Amino acid sequence: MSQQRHGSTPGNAPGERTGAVTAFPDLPEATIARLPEYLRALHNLGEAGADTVSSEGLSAAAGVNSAKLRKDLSHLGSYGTRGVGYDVTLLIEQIEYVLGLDQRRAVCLVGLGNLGHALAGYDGFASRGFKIVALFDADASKVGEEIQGLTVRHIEELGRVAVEENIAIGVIATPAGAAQAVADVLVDAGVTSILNFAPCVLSVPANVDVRKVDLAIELQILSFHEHRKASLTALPGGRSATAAGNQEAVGS
Amino acid sequence: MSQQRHGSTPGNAPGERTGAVTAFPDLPEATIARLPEYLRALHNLGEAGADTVSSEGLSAAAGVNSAKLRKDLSHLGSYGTRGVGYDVTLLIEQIEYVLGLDQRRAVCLVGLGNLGHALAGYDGFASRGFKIVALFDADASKVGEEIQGLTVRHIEELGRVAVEENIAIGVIATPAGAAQAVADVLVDAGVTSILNFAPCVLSVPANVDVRKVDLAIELQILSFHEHRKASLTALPGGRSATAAGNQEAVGS
DNA sequence: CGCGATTTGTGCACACCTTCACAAGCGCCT
DNA sequence: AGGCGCTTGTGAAGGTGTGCACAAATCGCG
Repeated sequence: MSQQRHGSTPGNAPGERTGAVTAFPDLPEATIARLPEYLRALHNLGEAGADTVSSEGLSAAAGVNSAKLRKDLSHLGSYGTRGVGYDVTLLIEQIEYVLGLDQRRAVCLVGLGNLGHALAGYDGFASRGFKIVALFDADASKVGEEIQGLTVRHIEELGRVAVEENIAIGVIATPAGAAQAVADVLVDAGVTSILNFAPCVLSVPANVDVRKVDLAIELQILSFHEHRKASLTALPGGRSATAAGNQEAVGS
Repeated sequence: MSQQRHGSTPGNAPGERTGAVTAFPDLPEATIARLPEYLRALHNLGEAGADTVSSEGLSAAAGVNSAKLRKDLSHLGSYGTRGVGYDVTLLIEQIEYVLGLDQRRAVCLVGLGNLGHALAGYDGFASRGFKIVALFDADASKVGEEIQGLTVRHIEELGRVAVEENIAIGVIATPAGAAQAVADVLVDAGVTSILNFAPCVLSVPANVDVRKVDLAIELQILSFHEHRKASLTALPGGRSATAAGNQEAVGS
């Protein structure tokens, strides 16, 4: 989280999720960030043959506190049965609906260095309803290259293609120096969500959401904890082999 | 964040940072997660020739509120001068010390698929004091391959090498199915920090820190906001082109 | 030497998030 | 039909994080 919060969705017609669209619960950011994790756990459970799952079971699979899980799910409007648990299939549907994963979203990827290549070939995207529909790079030697069935185009085409393909989400995997310019083009082309892997702060209009992932930052946070632990081992005993614990997941 | 918090460092001899080790402020997690961002901004400013910087200037470069920045920095013990600002070089040193970046940390990387390859070649690690010293994979066809001057070894060597090289941080970029087994080996070898790119929850002893990065989750969070925005555009006007805003950075 | 401009450091109030603990609800078994 | 055990949903309390607004401190200039 940085400059500003995600504009607390103002009161927005409650109503049932009868037809198809409209109606939107005002979910806390923290909850949203956990929904994908629940979804993954549910898919695993479903493939393992479970029909229903208790909050205890699901929370264990997702690595969270069970009370937190229940409160999260209660925000999307009770889909559990007391004494029984949650219907796995139903809950998957509900979460996918809330996350908007039922509609396949077009994604474009800009910057095809090491990381860009990896992202282009990443399975996790397609399996969650995302489809990378275009690749761009500024380097002429990369343009024309074929990756995962897509041809890399020159960045000058970005604006036009983004509009044509109705792209809503852009992924920036360029060097820091180029990121802001790319973001500007994306915004002009109507992209309203950006996933930024470049180590820099992007400046965008308020209606555009930016999420930043910086791999080096993650390591630095771990480094801090290493440092802290090292400065502690002098005093107490070493290895305090306790049970399972301390996961720290990424996301606001 | 998931199962458990990072064990609130208990009261731990304050004292000055005179000699070299010992003495550790009890920093809030949220602050720690922002320090690397400040550090990056400071390096940029330093290269641009700035000797000092105000909290206003630095906070803008890091994309945060200036009061938050001051409070964060005050936690590491006043290194600013009222009426002037912060000494860039001094502050860099101080943050690097707190994050433990002054001591080069050995990192190993397990799993050399698309993502693993990208990580092995990622510049951002070396430039922040991390050195990847070993690569491992279970696939015999990958063993022996040379990447960035390192030879990929078979995962069976992981335990031995991790101990020999005194590796403190392990990066897991394997498929989900293999991740837990790899984590177990890492833990046995004395690794106390793990960066997990596999989409699954790891179970580790309480003294081991795990940070998880899941690229698909980031996209799903963006998808939610797309969904929300789409369900809103029906009512108010479109493009509410406000100034710079809404960054959402990753990290607890 | 004193004054004003500037900027840090922080007390305080508020909002968000987490966790416990328990009442309410549901199904099953007798 | 009634009771019992199980599980959800939630009120309330405590903790963490955020941001305003201002006092305290420092520098430069007349």
